[in-house]
Amino acid sequence: MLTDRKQKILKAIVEGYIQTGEPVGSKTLLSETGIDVSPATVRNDMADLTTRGYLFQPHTSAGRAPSQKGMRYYVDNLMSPVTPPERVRDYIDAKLSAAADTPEQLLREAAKLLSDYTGYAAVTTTPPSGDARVHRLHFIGTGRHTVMVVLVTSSGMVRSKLFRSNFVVTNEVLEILRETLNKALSGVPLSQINKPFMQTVAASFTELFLVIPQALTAIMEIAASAQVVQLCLSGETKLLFAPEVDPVTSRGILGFLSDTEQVAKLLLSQKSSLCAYLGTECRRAELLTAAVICARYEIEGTTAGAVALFGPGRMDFADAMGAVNYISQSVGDLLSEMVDL
Amino acid sequence: MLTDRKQKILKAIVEGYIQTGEPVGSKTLLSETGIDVSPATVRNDMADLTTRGYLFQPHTSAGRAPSQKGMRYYVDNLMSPVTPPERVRDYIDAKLSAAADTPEQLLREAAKLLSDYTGYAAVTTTPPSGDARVHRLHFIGTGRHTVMVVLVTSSGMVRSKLFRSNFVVTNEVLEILRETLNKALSGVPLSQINKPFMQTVAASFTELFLVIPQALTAIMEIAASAQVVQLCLSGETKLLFAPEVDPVTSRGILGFLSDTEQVAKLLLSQKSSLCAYLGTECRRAELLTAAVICARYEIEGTTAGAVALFGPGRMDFADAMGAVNYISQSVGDLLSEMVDL
DNA sequence: GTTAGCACTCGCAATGTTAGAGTGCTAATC
DNA sequence: GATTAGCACTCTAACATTGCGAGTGCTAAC
Repeated sequence: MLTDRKQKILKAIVEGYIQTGEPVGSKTLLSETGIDVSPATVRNDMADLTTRGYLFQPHTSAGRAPSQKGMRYYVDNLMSPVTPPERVRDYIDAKLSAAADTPEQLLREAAKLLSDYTGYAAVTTTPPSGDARVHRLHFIGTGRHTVMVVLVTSSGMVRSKLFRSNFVVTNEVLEILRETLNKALSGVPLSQINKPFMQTVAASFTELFLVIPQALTAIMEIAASAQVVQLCLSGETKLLFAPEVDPVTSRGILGFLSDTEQVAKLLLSQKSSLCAYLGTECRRAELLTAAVICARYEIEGTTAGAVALFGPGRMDFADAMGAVNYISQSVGDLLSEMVDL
Repeated sequence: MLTDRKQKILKAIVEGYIQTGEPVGSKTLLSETGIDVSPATVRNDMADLTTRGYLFQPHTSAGRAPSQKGMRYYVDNLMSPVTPPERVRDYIDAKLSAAADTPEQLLREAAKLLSDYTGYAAVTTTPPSGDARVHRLHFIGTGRHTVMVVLVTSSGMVRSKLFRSNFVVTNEVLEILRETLNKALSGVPLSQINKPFMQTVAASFTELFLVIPQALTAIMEIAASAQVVQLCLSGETKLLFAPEVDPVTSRGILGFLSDTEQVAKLLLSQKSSLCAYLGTECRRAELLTAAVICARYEIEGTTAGAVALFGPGRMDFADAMGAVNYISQSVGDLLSEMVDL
């Protein structure tokens, strides 16, 4: 479709634009690449690339900048992700292993590492819960009137919450809670733990009617939170201070990121293991001038959560995609080792 | 010190400036207030206020804007906090009571409410742990190789963390952990739970040497986290979209807020129950053009954590201080009710 | 197909101009 | 002595003008 030289020119323009943020002219292009033709030839090719929609001119006397289509072509055909150098990989591996107590903790660390390495905002999500069920409920007295309930799901996820009881919590109360509620709820899918269901449960335990409502409410809340993917954000404010990120873009990204649900939806809608969304491809007004790189990590071969990077439209895709890819793989590997119940 | 009329003029200028963000001239001042003198008189007074440092002129042909000293005078002498209207108070009370399961949850809700009401970034801190001690440790098996440890402190705080064990976790293991570690650590001040101390503890439990290190590390981490005040932030991104907040200020605030320790230090350094920091008064370069309103809440009569609001230097101090004050009082009341062990 | 040459376009920055808001000062007035 | 009217003055923001330079497209030659 594109001749060899035109590809080279497009590549040079994209990389120049990524570096400087300015449209690239025919002369500067030649001085910074090994292409050995005259400026006029380059101009002819650039004119052609422009009419075909890969480039655009902000105005007549400016150089050319890649359009979204040009960027897309570059990402798809002219570059490949660059895996971080060995010492970075070693550092990442060490930090991730050290954080591999909990999936949540691991994912938080992964987001932090990704953001620190790239300088942009990183997001990781916990694996979607799928059709997890209640495995076991634990109850701990943490005060005279407070109880901690711990939910362990069939997928090994652990969630806890405190609730208050109207009367003093004794060991017997805890024992009864444990016994009755495990009997009633073990094996029940999380998705089924809603208000109507819980009301029928409550109806069958008249003896403890003074604690049961609070306990059931708490369980309902943690079941709900265990079903929703959790987001770990890191480095959002870096965007505001990075000179290569224009204020509109960073505001847009920060605005977008503050809506958790929307972010989760975007990241988990993607099938392929590693991909980049450019500008309008996200179909979100806030991200028109931004770029998102997203990779799904796999737990034991099955697609699970996502690792993503939010940055300016002109970020260094080779490095960024390499980093996202490497971290998502590592996260997947570590989580696979962690599976255990 | 200042004549009645000069106070009125200063007040009018401050309020005008808060509203519009523009320096106020002598004419506009007269048309928007009930002061019944000629512009020339106002100008004389303004000139005097300027030489005394309460006002300043950005340039010769501009009106006057309050200097930091002027703002300080306004806050100290010319206005008083305005408690939110009844329906807002009712709404806040309802939301806060509903969240009063855990101090953390309550404080998160408080930050959210404060930010939603004012439109700026709100921060709350948990109460400093003081000289809390280990009250009790609980251990729950949450997987074949994972254990959850729950620390209840003498002040009633609850912290939990998961850790991994190299071999299968049985009920006997949990029982031994519970018994031995409670014996060893109950009553020990959190501040004492550091590496050297834990190593001496570890040395005395040779029988469980395969789990103990992980357990002790986990306990060390939650003890550390229980000693540090936790911050709840809310509405940071609102600053970026509020037209009355200039970008420099919002960037500064966001940058400042991303350093947790520094924020905690600032908020907890303050003694008086309600106060405002203007510009340089925070002694932080990032906050030069910002204003911070901070109130300490009290638990059973003792100063504890803080509720704070970060906004532009020209925010509406009457409303903002009223809101911070009301919420900090409510939080204190609810937390006082919650004390219980 | 490639190149040299040249006229042309257009944004940007520097400069000039103007209108208006707001001031400070002085002298008159209350 | 405080207040006021009047007036000349200052300074910015907004707009128009200009020149420069980067970069182009086109044409004719290679």
